[in-house]
Amino acid sequence: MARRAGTDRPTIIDVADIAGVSRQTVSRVVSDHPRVAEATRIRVKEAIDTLGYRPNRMARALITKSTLTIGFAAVDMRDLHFGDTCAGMQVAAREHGYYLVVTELDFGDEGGLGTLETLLTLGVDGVALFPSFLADADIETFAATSGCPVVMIGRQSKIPNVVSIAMDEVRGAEIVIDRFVEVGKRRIGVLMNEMYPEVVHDRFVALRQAVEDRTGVVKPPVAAGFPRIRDGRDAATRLLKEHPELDALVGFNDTMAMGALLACHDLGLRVPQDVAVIGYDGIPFGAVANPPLTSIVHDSIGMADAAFRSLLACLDDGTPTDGEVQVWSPELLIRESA
Amino acid sequence: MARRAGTDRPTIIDVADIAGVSRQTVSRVVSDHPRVAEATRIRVKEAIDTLGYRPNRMARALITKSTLTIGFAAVDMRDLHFGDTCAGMQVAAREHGYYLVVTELDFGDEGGLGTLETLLTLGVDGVALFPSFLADADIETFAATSGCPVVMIGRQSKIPNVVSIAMDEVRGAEIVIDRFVEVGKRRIGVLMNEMYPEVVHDRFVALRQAVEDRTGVVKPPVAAGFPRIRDGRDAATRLLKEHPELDALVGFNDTMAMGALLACHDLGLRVPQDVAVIGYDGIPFGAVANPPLTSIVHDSIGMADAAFRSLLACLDDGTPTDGEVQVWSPELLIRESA
DNA sequence: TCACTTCGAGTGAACGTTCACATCGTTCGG
DNA sequence: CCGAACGATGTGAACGTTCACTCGAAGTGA
Repeated sequence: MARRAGTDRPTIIDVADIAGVSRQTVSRVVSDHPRVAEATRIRVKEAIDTLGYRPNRMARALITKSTLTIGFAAVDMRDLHFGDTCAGMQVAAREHGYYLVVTELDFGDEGGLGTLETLLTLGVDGVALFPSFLADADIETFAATSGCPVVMIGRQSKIPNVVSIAMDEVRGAEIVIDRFVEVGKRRIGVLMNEMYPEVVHDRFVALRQAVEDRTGVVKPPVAAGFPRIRDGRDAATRLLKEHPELDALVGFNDTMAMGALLACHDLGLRVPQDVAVIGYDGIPFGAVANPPLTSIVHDSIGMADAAFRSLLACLDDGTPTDGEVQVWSPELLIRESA
Repeated sequence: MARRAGTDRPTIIDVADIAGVSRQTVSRVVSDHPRVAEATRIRVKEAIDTLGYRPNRMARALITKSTLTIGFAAVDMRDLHFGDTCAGMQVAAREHGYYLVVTELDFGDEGGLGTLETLLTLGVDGVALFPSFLADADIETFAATSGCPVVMIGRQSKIPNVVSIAMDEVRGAEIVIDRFVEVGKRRIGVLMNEMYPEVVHDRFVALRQAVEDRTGVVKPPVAAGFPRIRDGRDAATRLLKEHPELDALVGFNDTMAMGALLACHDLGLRVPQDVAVIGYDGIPFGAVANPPLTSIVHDSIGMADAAFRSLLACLDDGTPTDGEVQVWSPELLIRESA
């Protein structure tokens, strides 16, 4: 296969030669070891600069068994929600001298597990993942054989050896339905994501329960689609045509909810007068929607930070992650659509 | 610092012991070398499965000098435009057996160069970058000392050892201004990004030139801000208040243009009747804006694919990238705002 | 039968580090 | 004035692979 272009890099031995010391001394200078004479330190640093020496992480990792990198895997890097989480994790990681290796999970690749495997052979010290289409059972297997701490963000499942960090879906659903009721809407339709059944499950069950508790309706109408504007629009159109009595729509996320906004527009329904709409995630673009979208928000960055800290704690203790579930409470961002 | 948790991983030697062969034979099986007897191959594969053996990339890279990873660096992973590019590159990379290591450039870290350095010590075989706030000169230095191919996406600069892939800004600006003129607007204001002066420069110069060529106005009014909805709104508000005669606004990107939409709304101006608005990037959310946003689009995914291929070509030839500049032609996505 | 090729498999060295230990001088308390 | 402790540096081995060889057995053609 392909080979690296260009000339060979200087090694620690080249530096040692120029500075007239042993490679071990160079190593000590590089890693700020205390017991190096000031004069030697300066001489070595000069040699490093002259040669443009960069330590080889590969070689170091071979011995230390640590690369100071954390793998972050998600199914769709274009997901805005992912962007926030990733940014939050990156900041936390950087703070502690870690780097993030981000990879997109590929469903075709053994249902995503293949990609995770590669992350491991890359030598990450820990893995954070957006479970997406991965089944709990697969994650469990992965965590058991990975030999490194695993943290999962966005699903509320208790899995051995995995720390879960997720939004409190029950609370979120209550907030949504309470808001609908508050603005006088009781005939609620649900737009679900057909892409990730397991993730969706928590949210869906919570919404259905909240609808029942708050309005007495036992099974609210549901339509499913991919979490895209276009599919949200289609699903909402179907739902509104089949159930003209509906006066509120909740979307799996803001993207689908925005599709619902378009569907209402298509059908000549006014939002929120005729149909109220609420989404999840509170993405900034919601503010520009017509009308601006009311949404359930949770602290992505805070959750990412917590995720990294969990990983770090396990790394420091040397203990594996356990099946802890951290639940974060969401809030309602009220704009105009409900 | 932190140490890896869990038990030690099985090595190639463990597999060799179980299968009763030498480590070299195992290595041959792992890398699909032809000269292995079928019976041996099966025996080794079984041993690999039994032990859950995963080859150590670190050790391999130490010898082959190749990690089969490409580094991708950008300043803001939440940028939608980045997401598309990243996804495109990921697909191209995966196709050729490469993995993508994505990192966010941190301005605080030696103006981003520090982050790039880390990418190198991580052992990537090539680097793709969104230049963002990086100066051409810094990129040149980096490319010269990196020892690996470098490709830059999104700026049209000719830099030694770097392949540039960018949109044709001159053509894009012509399309924007032509559209404004076509819908009867000739008093055009420009919303610029103050974050990345060098990137912005091409687009800004092109727009100014196109305005002059098409409308005879020599220096159109300009306001700058960060490429966020909020800042776009502020900048547009300033511009419209200071220059009430304006009847068209072009935003550095869709996000800023959406801010402009909000500003028009704030000031009671109708879009597009009173003020026409055009953005850049053609993000899906533009379709939900009020009114739906007209935008200049370019093929992010195609460009990302081309970027990866450039990298791969250099890797295969062993030749360094040269100062080639690939220019891609944009198109106008007409919705309702202009 | 013999030289020659091909196939399957093994061996020592090397990749660029760090670790554990050794060495050598100097300082210091008693 | 001696032994211990310490400070600065060096040495050999190890990390888990792959590379360049080597080796023996089996097959091939004259």
